[in-house]
Amino acid sequence: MAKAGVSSQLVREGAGRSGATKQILVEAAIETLKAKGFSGASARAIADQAGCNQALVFYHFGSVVNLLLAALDDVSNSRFERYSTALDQASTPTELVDVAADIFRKDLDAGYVTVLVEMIAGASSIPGLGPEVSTRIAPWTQFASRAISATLGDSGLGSMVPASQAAYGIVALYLGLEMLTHLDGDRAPALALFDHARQLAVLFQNLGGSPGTTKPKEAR
Amino acid sequence: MAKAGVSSQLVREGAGRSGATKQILVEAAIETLKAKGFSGASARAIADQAGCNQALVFYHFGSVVNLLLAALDDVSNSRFERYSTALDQASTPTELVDVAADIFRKDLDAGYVTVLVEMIAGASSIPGLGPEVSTRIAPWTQFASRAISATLGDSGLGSMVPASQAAYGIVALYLGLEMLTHLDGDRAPALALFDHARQLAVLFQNLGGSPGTTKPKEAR
DNA sequence: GTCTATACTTGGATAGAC
DNA sequence: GTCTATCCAAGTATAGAC
Repeated sequence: MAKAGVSSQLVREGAGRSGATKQILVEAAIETLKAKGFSGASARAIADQAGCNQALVFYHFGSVVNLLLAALDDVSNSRFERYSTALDQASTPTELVDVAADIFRKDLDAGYVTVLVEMIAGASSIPGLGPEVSTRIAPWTQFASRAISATLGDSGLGSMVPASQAAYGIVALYLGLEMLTHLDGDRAPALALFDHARQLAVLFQNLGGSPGTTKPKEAR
Repeated sequence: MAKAGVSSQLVREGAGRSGATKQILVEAAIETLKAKGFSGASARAIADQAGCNQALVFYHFGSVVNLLLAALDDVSNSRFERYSTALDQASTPTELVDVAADIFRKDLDAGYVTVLVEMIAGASSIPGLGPEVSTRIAPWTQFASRAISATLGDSGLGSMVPASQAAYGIVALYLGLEMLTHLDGDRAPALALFDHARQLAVLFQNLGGSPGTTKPKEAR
């Protein structure tokens, strides 16, 4: 919009100011995916959201799909970072559920998981997109697997259901809850599920789920 | 393609023959949604799949979205019918998991859930589509709720987690597993989860989950 | 790097012949 | 009911001015 004046100089700043059009486009792509879905995320719609020109999408990313993948990368990275620090605070199943519920609620409101869902669903439409998306989803499952192992890997349940497979289910549940929540615009049912999951976690701990390493704090 | 010869007469047959172009278009829409996703399900693509003309989409359904909704209706009805008969065979949690796993595997291979997923994800793109899709998803949750109530509604777990909320989670999991399976083209992880769910169901029954009404057959 | 302009393609939808 | 032909809107992508 406002001309830079500084001729042909790269302006590198962390946030807000112009110059980092690439990042602005990525953020606009995220917003557009959230608001209009995959098939609504055209170069024109994204550029409109970004407040810049449609041609810049192709200049910076080569194609719309590449921009969308960059958006997925951005979301994945930022979420992954956040999750990792949050995980360090959880050592018992109950704490894990608490942390997961807290993260889920914030992600739900922020619409981050919508980006994943739309990209996964949209992958059917474009040849070759599937593997690209799959690669970017993998860290989520791995993270969930680590989290599960860390909190109840040594318990009886952990030996029955391998962490990696439980993680697969958790990620699936995460995606499915996002879909339903987004569809109905009502996050209450999903959040209620986390309340019950917490109750079950408490029950599980009290039943002597993990007697060896960590003493359950919430025991009867 | 081959002209009917019978002038201006409605040919009503259950399957296969021409005349019921509407139904052919519906089935083509389902196939196209499965193969190319929501944003790939254009009037031209569907008509191509149906082997008929693109204008017929608008003649019979008025718009592409209406056809897609008709396709969703078709899938929902046929699945709902199938599930209802299958449910009658299950009275214990273990049997429920068995039935659910069997249904899920067949649906997965047939790609029926893909239609739901694509329509839910695509609902973001088109104003007003969300509620329409939501209405057609509701029976699935209701069905799951009934199934859960019927098998473990009277158990201790049933009193902890209301059936309607558990059903919400099950449907979400169902959708999420479909997404991941479809994305990776590998149904093994999802099927493995059902194996573990069955183990847990057996364990649950043996722990005296539902001692009152139905005697667990698989008890130690 | 960013804009305007434009070429090209695809898709939704309608009109009219058969 | 089905087809051809067509219009129009929207999308991808590129060329070239600034």
